[in-house]
Amino acid sequence: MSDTKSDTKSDTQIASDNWRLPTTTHHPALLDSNGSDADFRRMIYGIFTMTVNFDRIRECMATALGLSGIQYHILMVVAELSADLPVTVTTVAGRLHTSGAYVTMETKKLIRRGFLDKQRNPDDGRSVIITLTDEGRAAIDAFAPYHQEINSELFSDIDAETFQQFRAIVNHMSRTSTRAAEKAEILARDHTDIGDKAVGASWR
Amino acid sequence: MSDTKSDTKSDTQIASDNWRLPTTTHHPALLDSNGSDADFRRMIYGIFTMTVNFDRIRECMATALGLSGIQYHILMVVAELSADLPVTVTTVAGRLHTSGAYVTMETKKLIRRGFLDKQRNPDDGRSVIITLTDEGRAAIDAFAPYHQEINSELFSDIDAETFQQFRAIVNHMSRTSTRAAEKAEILARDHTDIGDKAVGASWR
DNA sequence: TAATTTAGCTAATGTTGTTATATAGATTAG
DNA sequence: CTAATCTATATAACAACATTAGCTAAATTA
Repeated sequence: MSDTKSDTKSDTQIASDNWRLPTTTHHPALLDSNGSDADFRRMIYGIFTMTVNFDRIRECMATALGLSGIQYHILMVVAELSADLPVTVTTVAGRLHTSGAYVTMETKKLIRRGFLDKQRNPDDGRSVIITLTDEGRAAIDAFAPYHQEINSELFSDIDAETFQQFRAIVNHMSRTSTRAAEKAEILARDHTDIGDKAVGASWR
Repeated sequence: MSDTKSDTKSDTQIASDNWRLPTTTHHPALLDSNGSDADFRRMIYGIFTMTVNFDRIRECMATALGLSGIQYHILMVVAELSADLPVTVTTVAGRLHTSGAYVTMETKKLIRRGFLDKQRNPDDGRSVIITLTDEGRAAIDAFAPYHQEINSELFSDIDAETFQQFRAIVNHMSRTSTRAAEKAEILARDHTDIGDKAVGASWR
């Protein structure tokens, strides 16, 4: 099997063995000893893997409570913030980077489920304050041990120093990534269809 | 405005001022000086912000090439891997954590678009090798400067040491998060509707 | 008090991704 | 060798997710 593969390989890879993926960064600190960005790209893929797994985990925690991922997320946002400030539909939508309309719909399901409650905001009749019910609190309390167990699995063999490093970098990157995303959105508006232009310029 | 708010606050927050969100970890290295997990939870939210921004950025890069986010991701996976191994539908699906059927559909669009090509695998008639076309390579080349610019925005003020720290942690966490997700999936199957059970036990 | 803005709700719609089913080639048991 | 099983891909039906458009009501501004 391995012989035939190496035989045919040179036949199937037509006229492309000379092409290399362009380097995604020129920043010296990010390149490995060969001057390649392979390590950097592996890291980007590592981040992707992490995000996929974090999503899977959130989905599972939600399932355990009989909720969807977003419903669970909304529940936790309300639980985390409502001690400090009045949590409105807009608050939750901002925190989840989603539309208010969607929060309205999913919140309604959580209310029907008995986990959340809404009351008109006495300070502003337009907005609505979302609160946890006793039942919602009970659900979170009941789930806490599992939540802790999963976090242990994630972070058990991380020491205090590594945690502080990671915290610092995440803190930094959550800011730079917001800037980068804004820049990217401008770029996307200005230079739509770079691919087409390139084709027009070099291949026609 | 501030007076009325503080006046009504005690009225609207019924019977819940004593309840606290349960701690999400007991691991001492993750707790701050007060013994609270506030820093830890902030970090979790920071990771969420990062993932949202990475998604936004990927979406923008895709838009610039006239593609959807997943199409762009498929294009890059093929570009990155096809030098080293024959890239099949299954390869891409595994890498993207999505179904083969979906990869088939989106790949078809990229083929119609002229960026990719498929040829039967001479070593296995069931599978298909996905390759970049010259047009696909040209699009990636044309986009490279923008890609570098965005990465600079993300990582410009990160030095080599910080990068190595981050790389090590991401590497570690992509493995632990895979384990944690698997554990969570078992947990979700075994303990569905913890919320309901808790309610049944303590509130009925 | 008229015009504008903001918050939230509802409905329509679009997007995204999965599951079920089918087909062809590969593998394995007997 | 052949039947049964398994793997890779493709198609289509469908479900889940999430957004936009348009509406009402309340607040803010002129």
